[in-house]
This record gives sequence, structure tokens and C-alpha cells, in this order.
Amino acid sequence: MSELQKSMDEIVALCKRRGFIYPASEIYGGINGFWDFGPLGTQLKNNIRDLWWRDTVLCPPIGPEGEILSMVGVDTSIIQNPRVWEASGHVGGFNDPMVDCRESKNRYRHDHLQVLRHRSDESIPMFAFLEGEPEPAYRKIKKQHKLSPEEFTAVPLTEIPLSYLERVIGPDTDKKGTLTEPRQFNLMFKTYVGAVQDEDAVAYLRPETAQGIFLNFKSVLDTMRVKVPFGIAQIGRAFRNEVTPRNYIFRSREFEQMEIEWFCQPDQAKKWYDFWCEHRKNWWQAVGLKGANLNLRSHGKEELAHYAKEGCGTFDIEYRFPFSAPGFGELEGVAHRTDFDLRQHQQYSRAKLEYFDPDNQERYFPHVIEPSAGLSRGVLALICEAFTTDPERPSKMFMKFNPRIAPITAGIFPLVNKEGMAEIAEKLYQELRCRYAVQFDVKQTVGKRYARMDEAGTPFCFTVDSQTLQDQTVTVRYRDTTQQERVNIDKVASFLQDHLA
RNA sequence: GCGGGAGUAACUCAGUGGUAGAGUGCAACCUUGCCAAGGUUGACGUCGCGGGUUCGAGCCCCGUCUCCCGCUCCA
Repeated sequence: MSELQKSMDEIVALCKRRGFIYPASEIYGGINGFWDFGPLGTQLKNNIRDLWWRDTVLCPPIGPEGEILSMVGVDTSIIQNPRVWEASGHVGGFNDPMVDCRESKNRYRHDHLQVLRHRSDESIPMFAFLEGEPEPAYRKIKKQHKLSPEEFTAVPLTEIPLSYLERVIGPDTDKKGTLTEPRQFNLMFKTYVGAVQDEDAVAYLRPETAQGIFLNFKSVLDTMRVKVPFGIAQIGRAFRNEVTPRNYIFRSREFEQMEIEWFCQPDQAKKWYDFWCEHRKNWWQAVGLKGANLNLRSHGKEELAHYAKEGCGTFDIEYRFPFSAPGFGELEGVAHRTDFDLRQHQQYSRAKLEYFDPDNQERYFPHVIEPSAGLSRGVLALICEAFTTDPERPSKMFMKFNPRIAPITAGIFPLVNKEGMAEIAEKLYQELRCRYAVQFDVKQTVGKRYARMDEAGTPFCFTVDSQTLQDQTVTVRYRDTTQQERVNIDKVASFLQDHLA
């Protein structure tokens, strides 16, 4: 087992032990690709989410010309009219039935395969081949079965009854019966709207939050007095039937996204693309992803999504997770989606989605720059980044969260449960509890309480001791150094305010 | 989907056919005078789940679920 894997195992164990992340439906044996956030994980995630919302919607960034950006937020439905996903390209393009070959391990689109079938003798195997490439099948007929291709006729595999599959020889094998039945490789979760499970009622759980924004583009324009360039932001869950959920919560089937669709003039797209790439990278650094573990990568042409092909491309902000090292895993993608989505939705819905520019008296489809961040992945990256081993301290490991995202901001303790120290500490706790995420603890020895707080990633602990009784000061103990200094008990609130800025 | 490995307490793990274990953590009390101190006590397990073999299964066999690793996949 590698050192990296070992540290990942330690992170997973700590997350379970301290209530960050639990396996979903664990008492039933779990369910592949789903995870639950425990009390500390939920708070951590909410803190990251709230910072993003604050820095994006409530206090949007300053643009390249020093202007305050125009940004509004929405929260759209997870289930939309199924035609949305036809327009977006999620239905139709990527949900073709596939056939696997158990022998060659190759996978084929069902409708891309044809078979050569003997004209009269049903006992002779059928030879599958890829559309337009019949030669390998002809060779097998001639060399291995000593028959003439003339005796065979080509038929699409889709017209062959499934019960005949055991007589079909796959394109890349000599054995028969190695092809599986065609299976849907649908990325989207399918469901039914209404009490009756009727094919007319099919709907899908959204595979990305972006479409909800495009669907509301017109409503936002009509009601919010915004002008291009402006952005619409959204945080929400999305669902994908990933082929292989893997790497803890990194690739799970239910996850949360934090997305901006930034609408701008087509000839300004490059400028905004560069701006958002830079801004989003800086944001991740500000919440705690520092140093060499953060990487920026531009997509090659061949890996661009269908909506990005004509634009400036896609830029990934990546993090070096323990399981991906020395490589990186995607944390956020900044894509130039061009005007693909608005055009598609105008075509499919027949709603007029062009923007009328009152200044220039012209009508056009804005281009879209999309910074799309994974909230769940951000949580994981920040957990991995925070995880720190230290054989010198009792807990051996601690979580070095930025104070602004730490699930518990401070612990408040009496040094010992004597001489009224607990009462003073509890009074301090009462004063702070509605403004800060503080915890009060009198149990056991102070060393154990510090160790517990280290593992939870609590950056500060305030301890009432006998000196407090003399001069109204308490000790503040810093998680990262374990050093202590004294502050006046009246200054604890302002201390926290200063350290959360 | 394929191949390999694993699943025993909250965590880490021991236990190779004969009474279910350890350390840590957790909880309570005593003791405390700043880093999981010490002492006493306590709770926590249908050994992943289901079948089978056996007088007897945590251990052997079959199935299944989940996790890990490698392929595959990932618009």
C-alpha cells in the first residue's frame, strides 16, 4: 500500500470517527456512489457554500475595469420538462444502448453493429461486424468456416432477436455468444412524474445545474433589471449515473455544484473567460487551497464538450488529491459555452431568448462563460488539504482548516472543573454561541479536549484558569502551533471577529 | 462491466473448526493546575448479508452486497 493511499485511508477513518462523512445507508450495507455528511461535514460544506454565495451573489467581485459585477442568484427545480434534456444534448446523443463483448472486453453501440446471417441454414453462427468494416467477418467465414460470403446477408444487430445473441460471434473474437444484451448507458437518473408509472410521465433528475439557469434567463431579464454582462448563480444538487463511482466522495452519483452562468457580448467572451479563470483560482486559494496542490489546465481540443468546441475552450482548476497524486482531479471547470444553450432552448421551446441591447439597439444571443465548481469536491479537497500529521501532538493528526470554514470556530473550556471556572467559561459560551460556532466542554482533562478539537479542525480554544479569577484574562490556544497567549475575556468576541476576517 | 484483494466494537486491527478479543476512542466517577496524565467503572458486536457443509462456522463452500486496487468508462 502506497503512502498516499495510506494517508487517504487515514482521512477516511478520521472523517468517519469525527462525524464529517458517513457511508450512505450504512446500516443496510451502504449504496455504491452515495455518501452522507455528518454534523461536522455538513457544517463544513455549509460554510464553503455560504462563502461562495457571499463572494459571488451578495458581494460580487470587481471586474477587469474596476466595475462591480452584476450578479443574481436562483434556485431551480431538479426535475424539469424532459424536453430540456433533448435541447441540452443529454438525451439522444449519449444514451444509446451499448453491447459489451465478454471475450474481447470491447464495447459497441448496439446500432453500429451488423451481422452476417446465413441465408438458409439457421445452425450456422452469425458474424457481427462494425458498420462499414465487414472484412474481418468475411475472413472468419472463409478461413474458419470454409463458407462463401455469398451465402450470407447483412442485417442490423438491432433486428436480431435477443435470444439469437448466443449464436452471434463478436467483431473482435472467434467465440460465439460473448456479446451481452444491449444495455442503456444512461447518464441521467430516470423517474416518473405523478403517481402512475407511465412512459408519458418520464422525467429526469438534472445531471447539471446549468440548464436551470438557461431556462430562467428570460424571466430574470424581464424581472431583475439586469443588463449584459451579468451573471446568474446557483448552488444545488445534480445526479449522474457514473459508470464507476470511485475515490471516496470525489466521483459520487449525487453531488452538489456551485455554478455561475456569465452572460456577455460575444466579442467580450475571451476577456471574461480570462477574468473568471483567474478569479476562481484565487477564490479557492482564499478558502484554503494553497501551494502546489492547485493546478490550472487548459483542455485539449479533442476533449472539449459539444458546447465548448467553437469557443475559447475549457479551463480546469484541479487539485492534487492523495488518490490522484501525482496527478490531479477536477475541482472546477471554467467553460466558454458560447451561445449554444440559449440557441438550443430557443429552437426547442420556441421562446424568444435573444437579448435586446438597449444601448446599441441590437439583438443577439449572449455568450456564456461558465465557472462550474464542485461543492462536494471542494469539501473533499479542503479536507485533504487540511489533514496534517504531527507525531508530536497527542492526536497525531489534526485538521488545519481555514478559520472561516472550520465547522467549529472555537472551543471554550474551564481548565479544571473547580472554583467556578466552569461557570465563567459557560457564561462566555452563552455570550458567543449565537454569533460564532463555539463549543463548551468541561469533561475530562483539558489535554483530551484540545486533542478532540484538533481532529475537528477547531482553530482556537479559550480556557478559563485560576488567573482568570484574578485578572479576567483567558488563554487562547492556537491549533496550528499549540502555542498559547492571554486575552481579556471581554476581547474574545473581537478576537474571533479579527481572525475570521 | 472484467480481474485481484478485503469486510470482526465508533476507529485501527488480532483471532486458521470448539465460550467474541486487544489498543485507542466514547461515557460516568475520583483525582486535576495546560496538551488524548493516572485510577475505578461502564456501554458498544446477530464477526457485511443470505444459504450450505459440520455435533459445532468469525474461520470451510456457494451466492449476494459494499469497499479498495488495476483495467474499462467518465458528453
